[in-house]
Amino acid sequence: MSKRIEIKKILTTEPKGQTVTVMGWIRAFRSKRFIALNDGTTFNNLQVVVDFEEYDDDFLKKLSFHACIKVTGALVESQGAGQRVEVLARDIELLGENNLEEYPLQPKRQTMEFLRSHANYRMRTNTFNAVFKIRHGLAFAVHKFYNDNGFYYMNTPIITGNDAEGAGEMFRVTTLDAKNPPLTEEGEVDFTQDFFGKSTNLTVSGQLQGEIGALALGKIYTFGPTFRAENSNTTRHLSEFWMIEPEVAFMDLEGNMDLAESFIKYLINHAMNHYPEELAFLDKRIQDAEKNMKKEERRPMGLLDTLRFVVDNDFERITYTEAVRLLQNSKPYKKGRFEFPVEWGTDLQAEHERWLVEKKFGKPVIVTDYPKDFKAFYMRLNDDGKTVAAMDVLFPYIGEVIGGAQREDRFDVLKNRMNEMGVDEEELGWYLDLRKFGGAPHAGFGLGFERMVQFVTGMTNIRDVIPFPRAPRLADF
RNA sequence: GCCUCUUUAGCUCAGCUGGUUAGAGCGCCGGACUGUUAAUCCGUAGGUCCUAGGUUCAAGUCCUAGAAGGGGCGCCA
Repeated sequence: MSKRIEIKKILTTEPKGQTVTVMGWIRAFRSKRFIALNDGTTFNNLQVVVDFEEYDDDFLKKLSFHACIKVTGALVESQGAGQRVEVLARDIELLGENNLEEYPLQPKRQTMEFLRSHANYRMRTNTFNAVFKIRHGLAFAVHKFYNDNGFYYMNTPIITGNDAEGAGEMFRVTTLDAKNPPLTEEGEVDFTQDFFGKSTNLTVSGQLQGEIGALALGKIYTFGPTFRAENSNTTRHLSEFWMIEPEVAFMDLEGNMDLAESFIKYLINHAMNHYPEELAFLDKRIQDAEKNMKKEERRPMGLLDTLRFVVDNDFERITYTEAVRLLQNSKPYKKGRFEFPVEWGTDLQAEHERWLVEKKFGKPVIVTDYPKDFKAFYMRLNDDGKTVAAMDVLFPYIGEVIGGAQREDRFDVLKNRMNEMGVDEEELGWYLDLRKFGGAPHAGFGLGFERMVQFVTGMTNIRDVIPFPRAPRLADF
């Protein structure tokens, strides 16, 4: 394997007839003479020219779609118009045959639904190649951004003993016999006999533990898997997803917004700078798909234009109270087009958020200072006693990408809020104690990584931006 | 969880107001051709019309229930 050259490198190498060895998968074999070879390093293919008189027909038949080969030959300038260089094959070795009578993929456009049901093969397509390279790039950029800004990467537990985080339904982690669990005298399942000696779940957020880190290291971020057992059937929810949660001491809501905005812009810039080919491919893919759609169903801007626009413009920042006022003065409100009511004290619905983002401002919007009644117990109570220092970052097409807040750092106020909202004080005693022993003002947020990948790649279904999606009734591979 | 649409060949789909042997393109397989670019040309094979009931002389087509999938909503990231 030592002499193998990556196709990405070969395509930019000066052809002088030098001998090269390449390995890859066949994308097409045309005229019994031309192989389009791809090794995943770029989605441009290398043309391999085969002298078919040198091989018997049985061998040539095995050079089929997605079969894997090793080719040694001379790198020369291409005679054809479609590419700059090509390899004149001197030796072809079949590394892996492909049985096309059973293989589901075909050398043509396939639907996302079909590819989703063959997730073990879909990474071989150009679209998923591009998506997962960009996903990698964004993950790398997350670490680079925080590292370069003095944050420490903190790993919060995936199995937690907290039952009271309130971020959603949880998956139980247990080794007890589901058919015959030990019972207490009251007839309940006796989790004291379980593996951890208590009831445990998969985490729904690393935030609460992240606060511990922030109040010691100053600035931390988490980036790990997160689990929600909600029966959500939408294009933007997963049961298992990755979340980035920075938490910063001595930062207020204003600083939190600044951090969120600069972070998102950094991620998008990184993708545009490092994955221009992939983004251009995805941009064209969306345009092609939209050709058959009605005008009002198409995006107002192409993918690349949208990304540039987000990076070049300040996010709009408004309070919840202002948002309600704007919505009540909006055309759809006055014409009764909204399905849900708009009045101070009820949460904004997707239709309201979309109007703000897509119609009113035409750019990302940060809504702050929501009524305390439908926000989490840990968000800092504002002086008005009615609202909390929360923020939601709303994006076009995908809605909420970030939810965050300045945290309640006053012991008594937090204790009251926990009691008000029925949060178990015993269970989260350690969290409350952070305010008792050297507490500090601090803030943070959670970014849904897949939603970010969705936005940058323009993929319409979140299940297509994670290699093996988990969702209700879906846990293949 | 709610609403809605869909389910016919390996894939994408057609199949009229119910009426002979269910079709097309692509793919596969076989053949021809050979400087191609989603190569081209010819040919063969391939179907539990999602499942179970029902209506009818007759059901891919109509009705009921269920399953799976898409989209929208809610919950949220």
